[in-house]
Amino acid sequence: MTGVFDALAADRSRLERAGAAQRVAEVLRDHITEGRLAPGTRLSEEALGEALAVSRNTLREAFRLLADQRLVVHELNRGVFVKVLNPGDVADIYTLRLALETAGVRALRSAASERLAAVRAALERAESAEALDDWVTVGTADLHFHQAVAGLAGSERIDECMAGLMAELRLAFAAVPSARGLHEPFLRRNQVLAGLLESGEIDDAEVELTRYLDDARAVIVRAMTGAGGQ
Amino acid sequence: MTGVFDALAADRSRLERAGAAQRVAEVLRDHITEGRLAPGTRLSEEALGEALAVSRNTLREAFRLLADQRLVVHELNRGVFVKVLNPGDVADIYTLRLALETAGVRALRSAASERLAAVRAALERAESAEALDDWVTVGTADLHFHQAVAGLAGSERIDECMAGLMAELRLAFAAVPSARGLHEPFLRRNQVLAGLLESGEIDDAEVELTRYLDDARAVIVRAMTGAGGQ
DNA sequence: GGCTAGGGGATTGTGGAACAATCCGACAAG
DNA sequence: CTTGTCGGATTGTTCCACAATCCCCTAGCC
Repeated sequence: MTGVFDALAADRSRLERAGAAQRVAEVLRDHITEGRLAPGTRLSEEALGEALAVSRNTLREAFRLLADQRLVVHELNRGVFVKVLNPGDVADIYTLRLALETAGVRALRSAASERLAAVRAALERAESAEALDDWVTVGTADLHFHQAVAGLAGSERIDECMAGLMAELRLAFAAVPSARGLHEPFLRRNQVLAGLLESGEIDDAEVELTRYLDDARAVIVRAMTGAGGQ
Repeated sequence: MTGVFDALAADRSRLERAGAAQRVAEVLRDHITEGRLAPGTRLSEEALGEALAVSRNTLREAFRLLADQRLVVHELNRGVFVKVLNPGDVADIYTLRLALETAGVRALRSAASERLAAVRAALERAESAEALDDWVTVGTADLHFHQAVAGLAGSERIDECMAGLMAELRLAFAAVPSARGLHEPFLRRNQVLAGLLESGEIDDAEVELTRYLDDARAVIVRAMTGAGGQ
């Protein structure tokens, strides 16, 4: 049944052209996660439709996609708004993050070797960005690092779930003034975590991961309530 | 800040009137999870729009909602189809289930008491349905039981994630001929698990849960490949 | 003065029709 | 048997119309 075309079949996803709704959703997602659309902004169907040159129907389909990624909230008869994260949301996100990343750590022994390589690769991207003082890129690499940790579980659904969580977290990052103060303290701890994983110390890695996420949550919540928190 | 209206606020979701798209999605979801729409069925926009008396616009919005719950798959220019679960999907679902339910067990000490009560309540619903030989209801209660276990974590996102997973699992259940053979062996193990939780034996509960899910996955995969496997 | 009630304007929710884009199956040609 | 091509059918997208709903503002009342 399976033949020499398996390598091609793996790239099948790249072949699927994106519909207009999907492309619109991607554009909006980028604008939101990069902070160009402030949380709370109302996304008017008419204004956006004109700006992006798509019809209201298509735009509404894009809104559905974004709503399921939790980047916007849809209020009946009022419209869609860029999601406003409150400290409770951040705590909730970190609860789920802990569950998913822990699952990755625990699956370490049965994980494919390239999965572990992805963890190291993300860490190195973060380090080289740090050398260039590019703290936004450090933040991106940090998210990729943790996605790779969860990815050790080798589950499509976990990967997708983490990707959504990370996009949502960017909303919180955008609200924090100093990207450096947010990421620098955790870079070294990423290195520690990667080391524990590569030497197979699962239990220690799990303990470190738990503390790590607890601390990170506290930092973000403090930054949110300190600055523009409601 | 919080006052005497908390109980009312909890019912807020029931108050939000549902748009037509949402109602259509619910109808379709019920038909799919109860097996009345066989996996692989193509959902024609024209035929369904006429049957449900809604426009194509509304129907397409409903399809987006279902696609994000993974109950249907949307293929560009080909339409939407009722999801066909393969054994790989089932394994993937159980990987994520293990992560979420484990998170619930581990949060047992800090869980609100009503969360643990929900676990017991679901178990009792399963037992009374068993006494009536109503194995479909037993299956529903079984899903609720495990949702309640994950719910111990007290995370909105985990709850929502589990709810989606359970709906997807029903697709697999629908493909298994004997509901009794599927659920009966696991009823007693649910009782064991609930006992461990109520007596606070977290580590033992986690071990039992891991074995439980591993066995359940194996049973379903065997049933799928044995009967109507692709 | 502050609160309630109601009206006007704007926006969303839904339906419907039209056309373009795409896919699939059938048939023909090599 | 494979490859090219055509035609029907379905989806993708746009545009328009109208009802439903919400928000703000004003008027009136206590």
